[in-house]
Amino acid sequence: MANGNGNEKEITIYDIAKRLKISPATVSRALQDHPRISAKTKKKIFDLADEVGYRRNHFAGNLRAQKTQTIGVIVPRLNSHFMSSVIAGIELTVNEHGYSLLISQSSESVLKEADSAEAMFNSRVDGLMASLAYDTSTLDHFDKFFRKKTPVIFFDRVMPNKNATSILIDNYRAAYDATKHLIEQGCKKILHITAPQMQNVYRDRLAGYKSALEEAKLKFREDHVIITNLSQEAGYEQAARILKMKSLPDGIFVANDSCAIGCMMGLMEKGIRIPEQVAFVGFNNDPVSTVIDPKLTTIAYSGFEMGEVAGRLLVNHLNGTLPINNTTTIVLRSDLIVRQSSMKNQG
Amino acid sequence: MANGNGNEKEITIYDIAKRLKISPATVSRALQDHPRISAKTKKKIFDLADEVGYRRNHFAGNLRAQKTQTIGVIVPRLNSHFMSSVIAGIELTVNEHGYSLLISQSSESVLKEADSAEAMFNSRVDGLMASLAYDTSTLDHFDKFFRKKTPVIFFDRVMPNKNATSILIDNYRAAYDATKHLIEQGCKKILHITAPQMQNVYRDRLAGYKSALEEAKLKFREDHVIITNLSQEAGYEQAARILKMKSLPDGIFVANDSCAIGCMMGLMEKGIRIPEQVAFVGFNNDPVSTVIDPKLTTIAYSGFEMGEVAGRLLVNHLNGTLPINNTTTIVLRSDLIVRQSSMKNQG
DNA sequence: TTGTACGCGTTATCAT
DNA sequence: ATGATAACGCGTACAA
Repeated sequence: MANGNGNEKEITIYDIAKRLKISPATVSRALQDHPRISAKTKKKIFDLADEVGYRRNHFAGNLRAQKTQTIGVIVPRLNSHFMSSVIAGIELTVNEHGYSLLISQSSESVLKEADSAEAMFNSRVDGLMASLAYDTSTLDHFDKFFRKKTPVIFFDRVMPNKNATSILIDNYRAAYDATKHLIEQGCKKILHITAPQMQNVYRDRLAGYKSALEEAKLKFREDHVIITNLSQEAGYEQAARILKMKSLPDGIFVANDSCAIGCMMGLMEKGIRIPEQVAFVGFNNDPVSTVIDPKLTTIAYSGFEMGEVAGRLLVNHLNGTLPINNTTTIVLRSDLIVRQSSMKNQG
Repeated sequence: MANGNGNEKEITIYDIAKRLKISPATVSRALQDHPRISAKTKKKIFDLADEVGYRRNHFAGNLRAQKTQTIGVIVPRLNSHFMSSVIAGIELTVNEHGYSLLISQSSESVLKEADSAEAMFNSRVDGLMASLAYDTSTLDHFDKFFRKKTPVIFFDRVMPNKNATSILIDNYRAAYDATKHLIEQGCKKILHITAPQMQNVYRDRLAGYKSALEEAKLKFREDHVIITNLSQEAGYEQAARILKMKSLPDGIFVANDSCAIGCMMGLMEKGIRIPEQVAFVGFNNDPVSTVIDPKLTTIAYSGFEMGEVAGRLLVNHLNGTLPINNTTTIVLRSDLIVRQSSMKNQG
């Protein structure tokens, strides 16, 4: 008996038309504020629609229009401050233009990413935004979208390609600044903890790190680069490994804040003093970076802004304002935020 | 020219029917694995469907079925660890049953909550889940759903009602345990920092706090209860106010972790020693509770589990497995996790 | 300014 | 086991 179905019948434009003894077409046009409908007819229609609680059936409309008014978003994971911010930015922007969001996470796996892409394709999203998983090495699973000329936008973790616009920050520069800052604090042996080198963001950060070292005539060493999954736990575990090194590093540049914090905690538990013995710089300006003591120096960039930019861009593609084949790369700003964890001088 | 529309035409069951010289009805049935279609016809149909890249048009199907296969979720805010976990749990569960999620946040405002509810109603979600904003005091804005017999489930921040199932933890008990723990550590003057008392969770936590005090013959005082928005900043600001009290409290029970942490940081900056001078207990077991030094004692409960339970329940309502009028209240478990911030004895 | 009539893609009913 | 057809609700080209 009582299943999930409603009991009150839905009102359609036919019902309204019948009650007003006019045609459904007129009702449809009035509801869209079509110019060629007389003001009084419109008023009659709007009033009755209100009264009987008419609501448009998006499905019928979308079926007709061959559009879904839905945008797909695929992210590596939802539960980071950065990603929530991006999504908030996207949501705000696209909602203003009548789009809804279909969100899914790849959990850093290219397989799930492909699955999600497939699912989104099948739900016929009007556009797609994605930030790539650690192990994504080709964009083949997005080919369907490209072929169908469905606009796609990559953000943060991107990959060079002709088919989609990319939005990111200058990771090379940011990493260079971060490393240089450590050098200026007097660090001579600087480690870099990062993720597998599949993604631009981690490759560029490594490159920036190398470049700062070279500039300071510090020799780059492969065994100073540690590859992890950048989780807080991973950072904690690496601390143990670092403590076993013959000589301790005096600076560590970590490719994200939570991992940096895990590592700091691991070292501090064993009595290492930060920053006096080991100075730290992280990446992302996650809120926890101010909770840890000493507060973490980091690279700040706005996820919210990135989401807004991505949203606006996609909406413009969907509008027709921005031709779909007009793809480009957009670089947003990022800043080094200096906090105690890296200030050797004052401690 | 190049707008958002695809260029390859979509394949429909008509196309398949035509190419196979059979009727669309047969194709439709085969695709649904209808028993009365011969195995070889099915095979032919599946093969061709694969070959030409047929994909079902959900909109047409939904229009026909008068269902959307979509579930709405309204939360106060997305960017907390707890809420991300709940959503992850919901998503996982309902996706298995073919439902998508429409997510929106109220930003702790009943107005936006009502707007979101309206929007979800208009997108005809098959079911709704919500956790209420700070200032929500009636469920009037959900009446449309109740009247239409669309299943609704409230979680965590709920409100007694006959129309929807509620899922929550025993906040009274948890708060009682938290406060009692502080008392056992020797605290005599215990503050409670919480949110406006509109929501069950905060009322119950206050009640549990009172009850533990009474049991220990500690007098409850109105001015020991501080109402804030529970943000980290609010906690930080309250630290300043607390420092101005004639006599410092020796224990503080805060209704969430981020606020507790803000307050701890504010006090520690001014040289207060935690837990020796002031012991702390928070709520939620947010990851930051282990980053702060000393680590924060807190109440742990699983957002993921809550999401799973809510998802399963809603799916059952939609199945028809669980009658829609069969509403109830489900209480999940929570635990006190003791960490340094509250351990007066050992420090 | 308004009405007629058809199509969007699917599925359920009734027939064969 | 399969086919013909109506219906879901809306928007629009074409008429009037």
